[in-house]
Amino acid sequence: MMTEKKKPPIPFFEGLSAQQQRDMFAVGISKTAERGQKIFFDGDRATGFYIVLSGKVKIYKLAPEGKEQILHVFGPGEPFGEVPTFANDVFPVHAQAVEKTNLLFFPRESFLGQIRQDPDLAMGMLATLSRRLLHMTKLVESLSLQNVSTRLAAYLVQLSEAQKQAATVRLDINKGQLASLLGTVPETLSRALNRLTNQNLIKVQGRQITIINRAGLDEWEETGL
Amino acid sequence: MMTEKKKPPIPFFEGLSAQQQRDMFAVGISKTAERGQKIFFDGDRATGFYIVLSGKVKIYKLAPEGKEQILHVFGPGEPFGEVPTFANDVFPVHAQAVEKTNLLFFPRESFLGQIRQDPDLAMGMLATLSRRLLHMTKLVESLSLQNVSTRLAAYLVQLSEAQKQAATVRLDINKGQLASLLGTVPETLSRALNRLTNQNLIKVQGRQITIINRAGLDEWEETGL
DNA sequence: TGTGCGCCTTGACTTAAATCAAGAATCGAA
DNA sequence: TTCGATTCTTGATTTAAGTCAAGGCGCACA
Repeated sequence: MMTEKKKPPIPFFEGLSAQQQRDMFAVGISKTAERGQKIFFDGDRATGFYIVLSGKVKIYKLAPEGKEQILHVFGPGEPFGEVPTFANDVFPVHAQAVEKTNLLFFPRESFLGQIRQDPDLAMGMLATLSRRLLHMTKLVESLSLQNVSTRLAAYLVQLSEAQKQAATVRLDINKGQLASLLGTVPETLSRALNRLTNQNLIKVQGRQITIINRAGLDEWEETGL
Repeated sequence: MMTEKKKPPIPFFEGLSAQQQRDMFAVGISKTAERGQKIFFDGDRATGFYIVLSGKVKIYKLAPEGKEQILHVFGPGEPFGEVPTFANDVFPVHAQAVEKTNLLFFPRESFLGQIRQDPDLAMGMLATLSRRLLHMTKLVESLSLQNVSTRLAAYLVQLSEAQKQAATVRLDINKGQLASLLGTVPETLSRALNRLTNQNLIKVQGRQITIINRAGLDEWEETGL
């Protein structure tokens, strides 16, 4: 029986016709990475890029002393590694599977061929890169201009929004990882959660976080206090 | 006499034929901004993007209390504002002329038309956005993983590299602005310069900085001490 | 040749967050 | 169900960097 892999929607390919998408998938090479397995290393030459079919991949930098800063966690449908692939450069980050992950690998050359034939493909990619860039802009803003509690509040609001405004959200990564994503350490995150809890803005039960006072969180976001 | 404006090479338009480039310039609208003049504000709807012909433009975010974080300083030949223009969004940042600046403005619609006809133009944009993204990635990295002296050392090394490995580099922005670009305040930058000076790594004379011990600077970059 | 104004530096102090160290809670597997 | 290992929390301490306040330097311009 030919069981087809479920294909998550791939924003990268949004706006492409069904035929174009089939063409793209045709040049992709299926790969698998186990939990904890490195997909590429900071400094590796980029011979192509990846799209996550299932599982999760974290993209991170390593400081000399070993502390890591997670830049992204990519899930199904999300591409990574396109940037250095395009610029014909080396990967500027590490990539590691957070759990068992299925990937599609697009070798640089075959992809370039596709793009030349197909301007719309390039358009879709441009949209994706734009969105990514916007995201980085916001990350820089929050890292440099806001304190940890503010960043946390913003993260929770955004998470709630992503989950259809649910008052109770569930972290999809553990708190240590969340700390790294917010550019801090677990201890500090723990204290930030306390601060918001003490102000009756949220309630924390493990990975489950209930937003008690959404307006109050927004306030934090804006004023930084 | 028809004095032609000097046209800096525009990476964006690299790979276009002379005719294509003329077409592009034809749809560009010439604008001027005086020193200190705002070009657009965070939140403005993006109706098009700009290319710097001469002068300098800083792109920055503002914290609620007024502190600014500079994201980029763009000089001749560099485009800015394409991202939200492309995503049909609002500008996520402020743009201000650091000095008297000549600009070319490309309205969204006319540019989109060009792009559709011209895959190479799209390729150029992809490369530009990729580079931008790389830059932002590095900015995030340095903001979150490194102390001010380390960021400063990295900046100086990079600047020296940009100026053909010159041992003596000249800051093209004042120290207050540099502080903001490095995600700090003038006082802290001043002290960071002292630290590097005391270790005999650099010599500072106003905006002129001489790199005495390049290897030592690299060391700082890597070890963060 | 002042003098007024940015720009920069310095010192004293405060503060947010990192680090260090110890324990609790949670979870999974034998 | 108990052991072991992560993961998380808490308290004490240190540290980098921000803030506040004052003064100096350089320079354009009258």
